[in-house]
Amino acid sequence: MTKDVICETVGGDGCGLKKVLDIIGGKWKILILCAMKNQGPMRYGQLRKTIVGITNTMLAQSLKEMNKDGLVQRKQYDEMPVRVEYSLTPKAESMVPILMELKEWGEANL
Amino acid sequence: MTKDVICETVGGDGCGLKKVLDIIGGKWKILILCAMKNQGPMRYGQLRKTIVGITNTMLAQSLKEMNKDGLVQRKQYDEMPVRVEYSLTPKAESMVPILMELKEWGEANL
DNA sequence: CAGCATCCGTCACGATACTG
DNA sequence: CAGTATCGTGACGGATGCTG
Repeated sequence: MTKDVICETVGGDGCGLKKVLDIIGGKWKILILCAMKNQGPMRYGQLRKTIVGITNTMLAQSLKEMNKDGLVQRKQYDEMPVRVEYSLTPKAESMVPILMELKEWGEANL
Repeated sequence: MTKDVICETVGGDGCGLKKVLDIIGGKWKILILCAMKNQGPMRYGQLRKTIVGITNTMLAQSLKEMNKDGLVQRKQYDEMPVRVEYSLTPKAESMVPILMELKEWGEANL
């Protein structure tokens, strides 16, 4: 008997919506998500070139947080020089369709 | 031939997803959305009591912006004392199901 | 009752330089 | 190449008091 509500406890931190907004919020995370969704696994420098305007600080920090949140997987190849590839986890992939809907809603309504 | 992408131009402001996140972003707007979705039209003071922790500044500011963005309708009754009721617009209502999906995703995955 | 004005603190974000 | 370290700034949010 699921009630037709978004947040049962308004203001509570248990709200799933707040959690989601927390992990994809901020200025850059959805852009990183977009980039990797479009282009598949990407290297650090590739991401920096693709996402116009992002700095080392923000890219590194965002990737680290998204990795911790289980959205991004980091794979390091100990070659010379070092190569690191970032890719979306299945969890992140499963969120993308919903974000697509939101995107389409935004384009239709804003 | 819609491509399976979220943002065509990564970093561009034209992205519908960014627009949506802009109008429901911040600390309080989704909570306001939640409150009104759950309880229907609400008065100012009612909102302030329901949304634990919100201040006059933030509530008034958020409502004004959401009204400008077409998410919230303001109806003023010139009684004594003044009574004002806020309600969700059809546009906002149409966004709610998508937010519900995100919420459920968050609860299942976070 | 339903707000607005003002002041202030904090933190996300940015710029720059440097390292394994 | 793939980051870290440090410092600076501005916008967002909070506290308080006042008004139609």
